[in-house]
Amino acid sequence: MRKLPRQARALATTDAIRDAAAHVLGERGWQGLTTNTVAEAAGVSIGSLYQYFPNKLALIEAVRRRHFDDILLVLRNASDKTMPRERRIAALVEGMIAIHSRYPAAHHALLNECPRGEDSRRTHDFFAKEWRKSYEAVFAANARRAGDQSGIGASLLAGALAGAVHEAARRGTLDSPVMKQELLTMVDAYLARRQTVELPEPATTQARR
Amino acid sequence: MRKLPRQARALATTDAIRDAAAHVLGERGWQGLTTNTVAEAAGVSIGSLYQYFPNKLALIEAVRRRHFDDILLVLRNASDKTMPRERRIAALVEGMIAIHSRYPAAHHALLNECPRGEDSRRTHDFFAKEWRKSYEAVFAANARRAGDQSGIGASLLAGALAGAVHEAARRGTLDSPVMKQELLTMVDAYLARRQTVELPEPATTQARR
Amino acid sequence: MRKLPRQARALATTDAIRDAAAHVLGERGWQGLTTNTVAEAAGVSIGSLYQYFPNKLALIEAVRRRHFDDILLVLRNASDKTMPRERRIAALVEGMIAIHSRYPAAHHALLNECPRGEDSRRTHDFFAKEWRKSYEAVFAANARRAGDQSGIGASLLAGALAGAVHEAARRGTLDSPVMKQELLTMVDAYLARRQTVELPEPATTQARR
Amino acid sequence: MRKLPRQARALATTDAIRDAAAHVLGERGWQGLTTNTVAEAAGVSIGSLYQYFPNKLALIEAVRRRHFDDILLVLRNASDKTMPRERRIAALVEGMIAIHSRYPAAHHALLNECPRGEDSRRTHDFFAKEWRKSYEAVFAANARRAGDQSGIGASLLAGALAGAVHEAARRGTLDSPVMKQELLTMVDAYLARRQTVELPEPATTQARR
DNA sequence: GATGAATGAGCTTTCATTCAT
DNA sequence: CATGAATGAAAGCTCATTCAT
Repeated sequence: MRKLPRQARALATTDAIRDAAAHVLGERGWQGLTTNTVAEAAGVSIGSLYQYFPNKLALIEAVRRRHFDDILLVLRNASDKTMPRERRIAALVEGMIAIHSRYPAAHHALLNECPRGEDSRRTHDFFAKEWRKSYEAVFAANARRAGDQSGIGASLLAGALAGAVHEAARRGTLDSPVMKQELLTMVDAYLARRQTVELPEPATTQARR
Repeated sequence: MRKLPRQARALATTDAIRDAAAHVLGERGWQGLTTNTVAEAAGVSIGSLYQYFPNKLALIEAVRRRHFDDILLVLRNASDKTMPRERRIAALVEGMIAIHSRYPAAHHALLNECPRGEDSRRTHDFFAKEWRKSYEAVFAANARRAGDQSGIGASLLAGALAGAVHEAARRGTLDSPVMKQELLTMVDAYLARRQTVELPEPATTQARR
Repeated sequence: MRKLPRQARALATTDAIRDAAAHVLGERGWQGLTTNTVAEAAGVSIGSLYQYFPNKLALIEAVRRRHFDDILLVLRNASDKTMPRERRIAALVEGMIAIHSRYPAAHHALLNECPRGEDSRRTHDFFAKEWRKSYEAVFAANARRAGDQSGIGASLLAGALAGAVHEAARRGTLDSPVMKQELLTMVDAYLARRQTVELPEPATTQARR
Repeated sequence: MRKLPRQARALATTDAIRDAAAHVLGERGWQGLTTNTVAEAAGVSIGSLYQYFPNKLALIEAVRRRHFDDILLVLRNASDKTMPRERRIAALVEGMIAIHSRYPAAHHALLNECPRGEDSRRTHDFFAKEWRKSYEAVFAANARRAGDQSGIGASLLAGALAGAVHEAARRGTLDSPVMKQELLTMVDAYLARRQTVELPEPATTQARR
């Protein structure tokens, strides 16, 4: 951030800008997010926007941080050993559903469309590390089989859960109770497996060419 | 396609352009895919590109069609009842890994970043329908529990598998044998579950605000 | 107009752009009028041009409006019954000469070369109606023969006067006193005729083929 | 022309190309006339077109020559002293109407839109001279007043007639008998005037600004 | 602090023209 | 002679960013 807001008025301005950015991102995607659009949606001039955000990437960086915090909170709950296992898994699934219900498109755009600029790397890397650690904690707390040294189990869980939730958000079935049940089933089934599947003899299936 | 290639040399050109588009899409994403970049990567002039592809969208449309064909082929194998169940599941997982090993990031960008133009709707809608049907067939052929009238099980399977594979491609762990094992585990575990999980009493977990 | 100028400096910019457009149109015709040329001639950047004019057509639309206003003013004078007939006819001829002396070729290009965009239709249609009405008023006020229900007399007067003036502008003889005399003669002679000419028996003259 | 057609087949090709150019010019204007469009309309490849016409301008040059011939023929008739005066004037008006009835838009585009390239100057200049001489002959043969040393009378006649005819073509009233009558009236009235009009004392009419 | 006018690199796309086949 | 694939300069237009007011 180029300049720290010192007055309450300025703080309100930066909040308005960040909220407007999240809104525009959700409505129009990264393609349709232009600095002028955001400034207009926030009700400030483009000049004011640039007084607090040095460039376009810094804008979504602020949005990203908010989303990151939300996700980490959910993951923390999902590895909280003071709760029974089912409650933890439910917290994971329900938390993800809740987060993606708010600005479904914005969240999706944030993770999939928006480029990650050089100068915003640190923040992102920090979160990525936290995210990974949290997912590993979730895996460790809930899986019924041996450790996951490579982190592959955690990453699979993260990818599968995110993928299923995003797909559901796309189809508009995210708030269906059946979907919630199936998500719970999938997460629980994967984590509950004591042994991994035996790989059948190499099948000669392959993609074209 | 604006003009059909009639000479061998023109066919080579269109192929080179489509491959270059897939490559650039994978390397730089939709943002970084410019028509000039693609032309340069294909080793042809921008004019040649526009002789066969009416616009930027048509470019990725061609890439999309290729990926779609690949995926449908895999899904067809995965619901082929002449093979034993393990072989089918292995075909699904291995096929997906193979497809995403080629231009890992390209496939992800294709589905998540690229806008879908008016005129490319038909192709995409056709595929979306086929895709859904195929996944439903896969679910029906391999799940050990009752039917999936709403299609939610199939969509969850599709989303979870794609999400996990994409995440692995991002982390570069897609060709790890452990990853393949875990994918098999996840898919098999989800499909093998006879009953769905009981939802614990409403937990009061929620995202901020 | 895409954006209304709010500061004095912006108003000067839009004026400069419109004048430059008229100038370039006169010098190079519609073919040679490029947005960059106009911006350069106006001494502003291409971006500034597009801040006030949404596209190339809007540019000449602004020029057109100015010319239209000028012409309507002249026509109004030419049907002002408080002046004697000679004065009215002189007003018509002198007014047309004055208008076409400013950007001689621009006016011609405006009416003959420039395409008329969808969104500029309304303005043009409005003017076309006014123009027709005004010419009919001029004809009614100055012709020495019966009414012109079909409007053909008025349209002939309009076409002939414009044609002669444009041709003179092209040859550079528009400011010659003889030209003014001849224009007065032509207009007066046509309007003064009490009866129309008898058509001789069908001559068998024809163009080739 | 780059290469002279030596075989009958090649002559047919050049004719087809020129006719196609005239047709496209009439249908789509100079803007819409592209070399590929013309080649396609003529049913030949773009390569063949360029074998006979060195560039785009040479294409319309050929069309222009045809139109020029038509016009000169009409003007020649209009100054043919073996016919009575009314017949000559009728020949002028009827001939002009006939020419402009054929490809009205093409003719208009030819004279007003198409740029005159450096290398096509000679042909055009030759015609312009002939055209002027012919109009002067028409004026001399039909005007009832003293000579027109400056050529201004002839040029006014040319401009006024062309302007009125073009305006009529635009309005679609070119084939109306009333229009023919009015054209005859206008031409005859102008040429019949023995003395020019007296200019009233300078009126203070002026265009805006 | 706030404004919005001004900037210009860079994008997508067209089309006159060349040349290998 | 005929073909059409290939070329690339140049056009219209966008939008992140700066800076005078």
